[in-house]
Amino acid sequence: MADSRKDRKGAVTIHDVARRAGVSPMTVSRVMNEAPGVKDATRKTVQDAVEALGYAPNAAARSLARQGGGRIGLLYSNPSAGYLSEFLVGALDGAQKTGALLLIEKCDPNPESERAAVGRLIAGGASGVILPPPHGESYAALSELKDGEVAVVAVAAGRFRSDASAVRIDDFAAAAEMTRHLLELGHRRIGFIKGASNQTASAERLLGFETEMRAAEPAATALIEAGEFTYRSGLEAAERLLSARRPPTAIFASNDDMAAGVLTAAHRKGLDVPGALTVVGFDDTSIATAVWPELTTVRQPVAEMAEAAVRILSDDIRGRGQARSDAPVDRLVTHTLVVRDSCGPAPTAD
Amino acid sequence: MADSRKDRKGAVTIHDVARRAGVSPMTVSRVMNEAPGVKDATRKTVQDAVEALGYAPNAAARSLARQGGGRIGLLYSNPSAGYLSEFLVGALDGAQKTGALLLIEKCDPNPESERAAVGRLIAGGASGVILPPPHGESYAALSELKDGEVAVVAVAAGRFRSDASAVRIDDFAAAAEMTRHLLELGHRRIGFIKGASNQTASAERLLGFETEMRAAEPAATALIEAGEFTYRSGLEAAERLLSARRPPTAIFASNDDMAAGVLTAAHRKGLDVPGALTVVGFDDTSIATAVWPELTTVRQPVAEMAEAAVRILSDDIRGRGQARSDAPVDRLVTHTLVVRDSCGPAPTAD
DNA sequence: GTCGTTTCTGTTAGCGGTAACATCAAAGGG
DNA sequence: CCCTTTGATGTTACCGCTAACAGAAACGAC
Repeated sequence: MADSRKDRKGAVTIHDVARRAGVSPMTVSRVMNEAPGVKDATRKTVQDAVEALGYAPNAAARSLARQGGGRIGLLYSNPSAGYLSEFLVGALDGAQKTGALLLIEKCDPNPESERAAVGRLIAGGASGVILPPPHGESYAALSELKDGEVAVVAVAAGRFRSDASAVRIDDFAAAAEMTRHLLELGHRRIGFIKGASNQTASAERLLGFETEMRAAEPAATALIEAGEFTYRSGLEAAERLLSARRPPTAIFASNDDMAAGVLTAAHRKGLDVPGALTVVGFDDTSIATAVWPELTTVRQPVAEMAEAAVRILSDDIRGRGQARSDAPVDRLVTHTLVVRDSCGPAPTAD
Repeated sequence: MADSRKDRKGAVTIHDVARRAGVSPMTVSRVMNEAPGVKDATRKTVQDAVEALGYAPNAAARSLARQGGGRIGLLYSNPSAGYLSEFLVGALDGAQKTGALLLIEKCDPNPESERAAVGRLIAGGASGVILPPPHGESYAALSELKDGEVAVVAVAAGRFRSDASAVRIDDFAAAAEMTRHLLELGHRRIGFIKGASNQTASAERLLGFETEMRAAEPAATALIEAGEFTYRSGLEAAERLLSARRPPTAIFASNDDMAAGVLTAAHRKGLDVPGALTVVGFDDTSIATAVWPELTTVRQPVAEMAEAAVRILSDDIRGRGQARSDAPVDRLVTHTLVVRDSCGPAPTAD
């Protein structure tokens, strides 16, 4: 019973593991970092010891020993509600696992502010920076970062660019998939609300929608309105759409905030959702389940993406010196169509 | 010319500062930590050097040297959208400054899950845990934590309890203030939507509202409905309120999500906000500005509160051993009434 | 003037890891 | 059979900072 006694300080160190496994701390370190040159048998022994003791490397010590081996900056402004929290959770998780230190810095979505924030990040010693939307496509941020010789990962940017790594979903395919879903429900007049024009993801989503609509059989009609990714722009676009002579039976908004706006517009008009109007969003942010009825939407694994971004940078930073990692990574992660209560079959009354 | 040479690694260390100030690193450390026993003149010299070099302590090293100077756990479930991100940002900031390590752990808002999550936190070596709402009032979490001899800070719990420190605003006063604002706008029939009954903050807010209403001059009528802090419950409560024979001219929802629901209900009824109905919320989460019109609400400095929570724990953990800190802290932070577009004078038509 | 005291400042050691090099055994090569 | 070569591990030193203690002035008091 006096076995797994680790009492007070939850501090299981690498030495404890080493002792139990009968190896040196260095070997344990190697195993933890998946370094090559450890015999399989030894690796196994160590892993067992790690598990038995519930060892988790001390991020602070690791970061210290690795010589600033990873200070990763994270620029954020005010992406649609709930996005950031999930993003942070993922990033934090990744940071913990890779032993990187996260520096987070807020900025407004304008070049001036971005430049300043990037400056602070660099001053803080960041050797890599993560750019969640919409900064991943900001020239100001990108160029400033390039000057600083800092590795960059853009998250959820619609298209891949050669000067930064990317973690994203296939916006085109996702939008197409959603459109197909609507078509399968029988909708033939479908409204689409575009996203902000400064993000390539908007264009990709529109393209996915249009492509699928054109391929629809029997033919379907697309009604396209502009939007800005905000609740209000969604509401207004929906009002335009719904006051048309022949309004759509379904509206596909390029993000959840706008879809929430559509919901409000529908309610205002006394339209039942999903009875009289189907509404779908994109992103699966928390507003998707905060509103009623809950939104059918496309889920981006935000946390996972953030974690991936941290990993990419962490690896890149560590690998520095050898193969000057000139080749940016383009990691595509899988999205999911989440069907909730806001969509239904097209009303039969034609 | 070989002067301010700090080149490549943006790494200004405590030694650099020490050299420039002509003192030992230890003295610099003391200055940075506001430790007593440093001559004013010396302190000044050091501070100048710090400024000149742009020195910022290395969090990793600090945390390491302080001996696990703090592994702080953070339990989160799914508080209303946007709350968590702001909270995390604050907590992260605090962690950075105090050199604490943040362990975050997700759970569902039920005893089972809370207990498990707390367990993981303790296993991870947390010596203090932060409980954002609604966990700050969960018996399961609190008792589990107590058994583990872990310091606890409950954030935004409505009332202070003797077994945990607290960081919160004065919900009573804030609600009273908001009510006064509505009264001053001339409203005399005011609807109030209560928050979830498992949080004492709900009761405090109600109390603040009622107290002020009773004191109103000329007399005012309060119409109170139950709510659950969710969008949907707000929408439903508002529908009950607005379909009354004599509906209120203003509705005060206990949080922003519910206020957003009220907005939808109003739109659905064709009521202009704020022309025909004034709607106000509470918390100033991101949904407050995502909807339209933007909500008048009470701002809680969430980030600041999270940072304070980290600080309290960090101090407590460091101070361990000497004065066994048996006395929990009760830190009240100041809220602000944020007036936006969703409120206006009472309609004159009586 | 000598000896506490008090007040400031410097030294030493070590937090938990890891880079870089040293070591040592087994494997080939001539 | 000796000498590389290779692969698997152990050693040493140090990352940047801070406890804990040691030392050095400054100041009275006797």
